[in-house]
Amino acid sequence: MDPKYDAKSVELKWRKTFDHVKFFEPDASKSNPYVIMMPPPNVTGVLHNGHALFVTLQDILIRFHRMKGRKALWLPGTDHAGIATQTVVEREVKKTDNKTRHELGREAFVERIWSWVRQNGTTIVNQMKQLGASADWSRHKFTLDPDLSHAVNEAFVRLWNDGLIYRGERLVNWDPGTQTALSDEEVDHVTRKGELFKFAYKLKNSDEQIIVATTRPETMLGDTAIAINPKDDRYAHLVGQFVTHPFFPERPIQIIADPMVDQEFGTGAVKITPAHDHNDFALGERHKLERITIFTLDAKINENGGTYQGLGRFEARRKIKEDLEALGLAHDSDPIEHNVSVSSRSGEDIEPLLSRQYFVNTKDMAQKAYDAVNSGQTRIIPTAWKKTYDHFMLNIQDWCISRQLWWGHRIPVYYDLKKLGNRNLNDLTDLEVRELSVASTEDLVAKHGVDQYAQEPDVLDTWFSSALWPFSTLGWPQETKDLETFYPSAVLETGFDILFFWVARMMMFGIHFMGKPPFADIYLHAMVRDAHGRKMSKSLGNAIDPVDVIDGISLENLLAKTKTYPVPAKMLPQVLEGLKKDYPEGIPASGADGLRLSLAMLSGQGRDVKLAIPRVSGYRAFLNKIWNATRFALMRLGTEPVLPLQQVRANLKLEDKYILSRLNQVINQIDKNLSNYEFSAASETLYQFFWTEFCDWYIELAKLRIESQEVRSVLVELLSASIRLLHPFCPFVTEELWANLPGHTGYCSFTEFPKSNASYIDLSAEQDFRKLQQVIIMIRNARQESNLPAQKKLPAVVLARSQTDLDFIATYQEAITRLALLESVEFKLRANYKIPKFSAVNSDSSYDTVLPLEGLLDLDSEKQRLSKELEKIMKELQGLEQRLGNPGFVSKAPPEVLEQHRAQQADLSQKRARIENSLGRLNG
RNA sequence: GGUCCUGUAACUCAGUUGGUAGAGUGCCACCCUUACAAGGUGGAGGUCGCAAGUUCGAGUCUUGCCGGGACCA
Repeated sequence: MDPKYDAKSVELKWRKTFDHVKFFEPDASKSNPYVIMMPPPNVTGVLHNGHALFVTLQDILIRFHRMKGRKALWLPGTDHAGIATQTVVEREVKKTDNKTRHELGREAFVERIWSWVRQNGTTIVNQMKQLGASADWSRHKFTLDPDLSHAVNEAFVRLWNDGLIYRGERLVNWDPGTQTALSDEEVDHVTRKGELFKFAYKLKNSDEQIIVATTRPETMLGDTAIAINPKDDRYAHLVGQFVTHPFFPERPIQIIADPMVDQEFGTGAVKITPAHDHNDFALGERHKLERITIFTLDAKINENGGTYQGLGRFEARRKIKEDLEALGLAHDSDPIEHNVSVSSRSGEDIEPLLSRQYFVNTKDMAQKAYDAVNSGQTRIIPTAWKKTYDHFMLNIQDWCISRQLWWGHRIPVYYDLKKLGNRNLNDLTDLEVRELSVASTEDLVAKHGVDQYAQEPDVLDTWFSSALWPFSTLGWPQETKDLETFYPSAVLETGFDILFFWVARMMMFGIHFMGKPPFADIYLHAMVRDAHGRKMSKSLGNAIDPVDVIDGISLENLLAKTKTYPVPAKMLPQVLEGLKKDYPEGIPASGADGLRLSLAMLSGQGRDVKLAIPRVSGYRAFLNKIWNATRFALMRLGTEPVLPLQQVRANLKLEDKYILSRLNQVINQIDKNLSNYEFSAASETLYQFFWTEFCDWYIELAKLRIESQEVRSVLVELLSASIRLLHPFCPFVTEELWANLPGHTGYCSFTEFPKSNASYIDLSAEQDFRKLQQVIIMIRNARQESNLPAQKKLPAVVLARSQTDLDFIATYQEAITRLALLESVEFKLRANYKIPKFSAVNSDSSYDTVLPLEGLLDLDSEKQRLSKELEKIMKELQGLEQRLGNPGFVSKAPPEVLEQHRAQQADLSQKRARIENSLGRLNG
């Protein structure tokens, strides 16, 4: 083994091996399945930190449970990501062929996307493998695979036939950028500074006018009413009257009263545009108002806008304001901060638009999904998210599932052309449409010809197919063995950001189609952010590429790379400075194991994961530590076979008993943590135990008796257990170490997770060991605090206050000499020894350690050191005495707490006496 | 406007039934002690955002305020 752990070569070696390992073998002898459905990433995506985090956490869970003997299935896949992929390829086609998708035609365009997918579709999968994901790659699914597409059609047809899917005219979130309808969940709300513009409508048959306020003056082209609050005295007399539209004088615009209107806002009178605003739409329904659509699909004014036809919406806004000004109708305007709906897809402002779309009626499904969580059938972790889930389910709106895209599952609705005749679909009522449509899993056009049927051109929302993922991947609608065995899964692990998009919908469809919720647990991880908690984004220039953490990157290359990101030129210098400050040495290579361990360590429940490189480096060092500890053992163990621990048990010494006791407690702790999704606590426990207790104390002591059979057995036992405990976090390095460990065969991946053996837990051994540690620490402390040259080997005296303590500590002469870097050490009863004047003395409750330093001790600094120590003790003692002097405390505190306080008080007073004694000696 | 999360050492974070605080990195000092300088040893550093309340006792529970963030309207 190399003296330095080289992640790159180790991971390369084991990555190749893992490619041939079947991580999931259907095994009849093992029941008790443990299933995780991998959230399918975008098929043409590239690994980002979010992926790295979910791969890490899910792989930890899968490996942990696999090692615990569960039948562990991690089913991977990729998602066609309708709108995202289509947009990317659209841009590509524009660049290479200078054509729009419409110019290319649907069939050719879809073929272009497929070739794009074939070209880029394996990147993300390979990157997940590079991270060590032990998924069952033979079961990999793509949402557009024939079997999954069949499942989508089947689900649609069933819902349609049950009347749960309908086609309806609604005001939808129209994205003029991508030119499709979006679901409510794909709309972001941003606060923006704007202008509350006021203008007047003149009353018909009167000189009066009414002033309305709006942030969107251009929509006045579609106004069909003006509303006021019925309680508003200012306008009460106007209700029922009509006003004149300045551009469409013949249009009747009535003043109506509706309690929805906020009297305090603006002028208290609001213009109503039922075709372009959600509130106005609802109000229009109540008052049976006409709905006039004034926008085209690319958000320009349409033929209903008169002379404004053809103008973009923002252009129209300017023009209309000018014209109103010219007509003397414009009034003052106020600056306002208001919320604007923005497409999360294109970034363009959403335009509420009347259109005919397909919807899923989610009312009942949502209620059942709500019940499943509230009855405890499915748990949400961290629990804080349950409220959010509940709120969503109880306030759910019907789900708009049709998208005006070409990439995706085409809606399996066929319109009967014979029945339709020469009528236009868009002129029919929803009911009429249903009468002449058939939903079918069969291609009716292929079967009956283009003269008989036409298929709905729109495709389904990507999340529709994702909602079926927990069972469509297992063969549904067929009643397969897989479906029976692996549904429902143990846990859904994903980011909270897709709680609504995905998790909620899987819950609804899972219960609807399978009769039970798709997972027992839902674990939601937080977002990965940069070291300062900012959202990572390429346009902010602060995105850390996980590949750069794995392979490392120099500062120069990092700066060069960032320059290729779409950072606004104005911000670039500042961004680059920030990088230089954050990564003065670039990012060191931590390997996939290092990245995984860091992500696990940093992911406290419900907290953002701030990827702080200095911390990553610390965890990378841990891998070097475990590497070298193993290397040490290998070098010292020789070729003699190592006896099983059980055989040497009778001869174990204190340090052996101590470390075995601690190990078995740590195993319990980690097992418990991982069972509860406490990734951070689990890895932290292992880190501390292995480094501090095993390496710094046990191995150092073991060096004294490295030839003994007990030490050999204990060393191997500890390494074997530690490697297995670490394995779920760091699969590569642990396989390598496992392969090197004497007497160990097979893959670490398939060994048993360590089991705690309670008979090794020995609290009194731990207590005794702490006494020994304390003595060594006191001597180390005294010599360093006295500023003694480290090379100087000194003699020391350890004083015990009882014969028992003396006998105990005297056993460890060699250990103390070595670990405290002494020349020699003597043990004496306190009563029989006079401490020389020039000595550095430390004391605890059992022992005094004395370094006689005639000629070496600086009296003043030693006095200073002791005074400082004394001060600290006095302060603590004071606090204790205060509490013990409080009658309330003495009478109400539980006896064990009281006892603890008294013991501590006694201890501290003794300590104080000893220090005062030492001070007296130095002064005397 | 509604809901939720969050504020602990210079930085990033632990702190699980309330018993006065820990880690990693950084910093200071010393040490290349034969597994590891990606190491070892010792040390400095915190009125746990602020203010009240409950309690014998609050980082931990309650309320209010201030700061940071998210989601939904």
